[in-house]
Amino acid sequence: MTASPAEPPRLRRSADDRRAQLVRIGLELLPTTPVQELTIDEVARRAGISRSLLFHYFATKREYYTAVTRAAADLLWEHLLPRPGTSPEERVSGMLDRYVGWVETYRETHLAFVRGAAGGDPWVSEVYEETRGRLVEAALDALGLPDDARRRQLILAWFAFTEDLVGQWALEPTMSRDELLALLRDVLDRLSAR
Amino acid sequence: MTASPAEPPRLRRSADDRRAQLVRIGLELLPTTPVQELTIDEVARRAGISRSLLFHYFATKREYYTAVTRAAADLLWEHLLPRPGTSPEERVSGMLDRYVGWVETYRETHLAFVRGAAGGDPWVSEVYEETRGRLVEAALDALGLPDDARRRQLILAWFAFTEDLVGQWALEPTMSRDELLALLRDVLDRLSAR
DNA sequence: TCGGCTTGCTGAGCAACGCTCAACAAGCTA
DNA sequence: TAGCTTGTTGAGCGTTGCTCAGCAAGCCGA
Repeated sequence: MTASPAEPPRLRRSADDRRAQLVRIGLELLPTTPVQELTIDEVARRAGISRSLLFHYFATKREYYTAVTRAAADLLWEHLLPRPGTSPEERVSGMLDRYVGWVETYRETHLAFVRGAAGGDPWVSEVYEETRGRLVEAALDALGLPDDARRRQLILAWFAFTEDLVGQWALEPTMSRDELLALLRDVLDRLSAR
Repeated sequence: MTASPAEPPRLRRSADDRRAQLVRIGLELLPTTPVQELTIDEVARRAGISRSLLFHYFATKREYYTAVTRAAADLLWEHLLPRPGTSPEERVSGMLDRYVGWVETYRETHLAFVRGAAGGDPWVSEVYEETRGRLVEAALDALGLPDDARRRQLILAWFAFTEDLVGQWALEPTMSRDELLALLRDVLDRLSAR
């Protein structure tokens, strides 16, 4: 009853190739499955390998989905990172604009990332917090403001505000894109001025 | 090697008692364990019953932890709900004040609730969204503002802002309690005026 | 007091999943 | 072609969610 009449010859990949493939599969599954609920079985099946091999590359399931989360975080970070040479003013609005674009394009994946990050698992949360930390620094730098604990808190909270609002807006646009950007920018300016 | 020399006689509880006990145990475990990671084994052990009995009351594990989440949401809602007879002005500040108090007192449990709610599981998210919806209505009512989609989005996003900021503040107070309340109130007023 | 009924409750057991381990084999190198 | 490295597998174990047939606590009518 084996479906494939002629099994394709066993293919040996380099370690790096295999790791990259496994992480890529995890990223593909992200929109439909909360990171922590990825099953080794499913991933291995998609990669066409045995479950055991996955454990050769990632000692535990947690180590695996942390790697997937980190990959998602890196994609976001690279996309938001201001290009060198842009003026401080452009940097903030550019990042904000690119963030909205990111959510518009990868809404489900991004939501899955945020959810996975918010939801419980300390290892995943750490990756997320790390990214938020980097973003705060980039924002403070672009705004030309010193980095104190109070302002840091306010900007982090503003991220939460932004994430939530942009997520809702992408589903049901209650204002124009420009209005949204202006509103977010305005709230940020008022908060960071405090 | 059985610890208890004389097993206590098997005790029969009423269905309601048992359900309540199981939910209570879930709530007690919430601060230390993400809802979805509660194990039937652990809960049953704490209740002194067999795993099977838990499935008699809750058809699936998901049904169980959804009930636990709903119980947590109800506790929060009852605590925040403005007392009848208070003026609209007092209602908003009262709710805000009680919310901060709630986080101060039950920080871990509340964080666990929010995390569980944000994290993936649609059933749990639904309970959370329902509570947020009720809170928006209460807020709009107290503010004396009409209920349109745009404002709704803004207030929901403000909730995200508030949750995040109060959570951070409770860990590391970077301002006085009154300053925090004033800031939150100010942001809310500016947003809802838009 | 006793039989019978309801229903709270249990234990055995299955399937899925995370994870381990000993061993096989692809493919390079001497 | 022999030998070595290492990518890869299959068998199998413990835990956990879930099922099911059946036991027994406690109430009720006679």
